[in-house]
Amino acid sequence: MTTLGYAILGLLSREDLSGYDLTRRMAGRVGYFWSARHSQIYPELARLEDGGYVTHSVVEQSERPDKKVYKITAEGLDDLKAWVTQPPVPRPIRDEFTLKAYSVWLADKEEAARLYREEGLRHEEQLAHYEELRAWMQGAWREDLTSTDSPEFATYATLRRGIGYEKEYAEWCRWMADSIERREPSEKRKKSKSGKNGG
Amino acid sequence: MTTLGYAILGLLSREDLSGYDLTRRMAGRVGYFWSARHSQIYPELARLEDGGYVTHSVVEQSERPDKKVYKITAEGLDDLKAWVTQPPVPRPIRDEFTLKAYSVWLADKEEAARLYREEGLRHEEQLAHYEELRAWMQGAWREDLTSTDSPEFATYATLRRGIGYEKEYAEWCRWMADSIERREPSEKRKKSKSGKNGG
DNA sequence: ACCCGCATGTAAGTCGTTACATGATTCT
DNA sequence: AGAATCATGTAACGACTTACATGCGGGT
Repeated sequence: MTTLGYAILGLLSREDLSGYDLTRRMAGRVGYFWSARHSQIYPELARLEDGGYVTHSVVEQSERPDKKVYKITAEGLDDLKAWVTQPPVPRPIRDEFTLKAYSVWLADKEEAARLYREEGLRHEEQLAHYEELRAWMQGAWREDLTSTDSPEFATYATLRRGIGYEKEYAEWCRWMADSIERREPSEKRKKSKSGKNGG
Repeated sequence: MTTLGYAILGLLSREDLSGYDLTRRMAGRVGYFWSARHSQIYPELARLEDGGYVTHSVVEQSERPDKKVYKITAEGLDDLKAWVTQPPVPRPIRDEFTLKAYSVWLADKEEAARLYREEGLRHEEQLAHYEELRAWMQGAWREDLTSTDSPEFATYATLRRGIGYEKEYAEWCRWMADSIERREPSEKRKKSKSGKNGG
């Protein structure tokens, strides 16, 4: 079973969905850390059905084209459960943007500073979006978030990771831009542990 | 030109290297955010040479097999420079471990807590290793790190990103494990902004 | 003799992206 | 008539992984 398969099962464990619905959720990032196109999803659904992890039923619609709605099976759910706590083989991180930093010493200063300012903004925007979602979740799901066995908690947990990830990335971009512009890194309300930061 | 091509050029812009040497550096993560196997590197070197980005010369060795040492060309360096400040097309992040969190509500509590504790340790170990490297760099490269146009600064910059990444990941793992074990998240010497954290 | 480190390649297969392809229904 | 959304697929290609393959020289 592929990781994509488990991503799909993760969504189907919450609600029955068509390939089209799955595609929309996968575009908006499953738990913010996986994604796929419809061209990958449809064949994978066929494989999942072949393996007995999902079943489908055709739902006839009058105002739209008919659709196949997929449902996770008991075996699918068992497999998903077992996968969740199995430590994944560590795969190397590939981040083209950070790789660029490795050659930033060759770059024009002004262009480089602009690059990091802009990338920083992108991450701050994503962060702002995530923070809105968090505020909404904390309001709408107050009770659900107290137990870790609710799907709401799991969604919230991945969102937390997204928030941390974007925050850290944005901070690093600011530090890069500040360094390139030869300012003291902007220490916006940050920790002040021992003072030997900055390079 | 592929991203791997630029990763290789990034290394060759610092020193001439053989395919074997490149492989070792790519295993230890170029700037900690890219990696490749020798089976990908050798053909890529051939393509780079074909495109005029690198040249090679055979170095005869008496105590070891001969080797091809690659050198970046002026065109290669120009291309690398231009690439550095070009904003990359944003690729979706894929992180199987975080994806698992999206289905953690289905998991056995004890197993899940163990998973997050262990993954947290892995990130803390990586962080500790990075911090050692940082300490060493700050000692050995004191002057070089004051100017952003030194390769040492660029190496240090990607290391900073690695440190932030691992720190954030480890913190999230701790928060997950604590949540699953129903403790108040362990706020080890952390920021105390407004107090409405915790899910 | 055998294994290890150095050194360089090729082949098969998987995963993912982009593009190709079709068709229903609704709105303008 | 044409565009937009819903809906489901296939094909070609590129990137990456795993495995296959070979050969030198040094140490045990």
